[in-house]
Amino acid sequence: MDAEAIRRSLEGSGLRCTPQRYAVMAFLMEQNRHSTAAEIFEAVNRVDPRSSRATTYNNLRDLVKAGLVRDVAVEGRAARFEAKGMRHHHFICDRCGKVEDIEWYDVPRPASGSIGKRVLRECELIFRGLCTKCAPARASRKVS
Amino acid sequence: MDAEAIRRSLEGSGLRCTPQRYAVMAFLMEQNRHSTAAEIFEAVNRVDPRSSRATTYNNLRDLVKAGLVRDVAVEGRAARFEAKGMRHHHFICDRCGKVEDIEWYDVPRPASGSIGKRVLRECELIFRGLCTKCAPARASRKVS
DNA sequence: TATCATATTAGATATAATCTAAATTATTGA
DNA sequence: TCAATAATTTAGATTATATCTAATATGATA
Repeated sequence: MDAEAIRRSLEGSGLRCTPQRYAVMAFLMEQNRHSTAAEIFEAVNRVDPRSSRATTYNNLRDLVKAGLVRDVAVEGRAARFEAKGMRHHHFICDRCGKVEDIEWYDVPRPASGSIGKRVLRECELIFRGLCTKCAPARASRKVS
Repeated sequence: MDAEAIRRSLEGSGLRCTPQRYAVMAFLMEQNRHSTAAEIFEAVNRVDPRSSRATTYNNLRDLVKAGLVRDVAVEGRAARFEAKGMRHHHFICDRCGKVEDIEWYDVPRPASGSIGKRVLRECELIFRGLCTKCAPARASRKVS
């Protein structure tokens, strides 16, 4: 992962490249996953410098506001965050809550009557079901 | 709204038709909206008998589990609940968090390679942008 | 370097949701 | 009917998630 690229994307969005903010962004870009704030907080604190919980939340909020990170809400669970990269849809596991990417493909727009006077910014597909890990364990009740 | 129909749908799902549970279900069916647990709690308590917060949450969870109600997660806000009726997609307002229905239309499935060994249960479109109320107020920062 | 805006921090607070254990209500079956 | 059992409700405590506060530190710039 190119540290300069991360610095440039932060500064290009008007955000200072502080060690704590860099650590959050680098973690999200390296892990190509969807992590909760708690996971990110723990991860960035495995390396120096230490970052407080408030700073982790502040930085996540700033990164979302700057459009570099996306906040994915999951029913009954903590929000998950991902670096915005290639466009994609989402798969959410009913059983363990894991969020995974599904290759992007265009979706037909709704009839303009359905949209009315709303201002449409984006559209995303959410697929639900059981992830690869949970599918075989279907019968079981507990989440591993 | 037909009280007997509500009773039948509860009992058909193996749930007793208690006054508190009925009140939650009736509220969700009458209001064709997407309400937070707090709103539902307040609404069912405007009529007798009074229901506790825990009961409201318990009943919402049971209704979701029974497939009569849907839990819609919204980034940065409390979950919203809706009675499952006609199939539809969702529009979520970036500014005020309001969830609205968008007329259903079929969505092309992803390439089977993108799904892999996952078990697909359902697929929904999420549209984002500004709702009719918020669109004209775009420049303003505060939520009414 | 002095100034000033931005960022970080620990800990308090707020909000959303669940848990606990006791009491209540409904259902079943003798 | 009535005892036994199961489901439901309850107030209040607790947990989980997220934000706020006010003091301090840091970085940018003139």
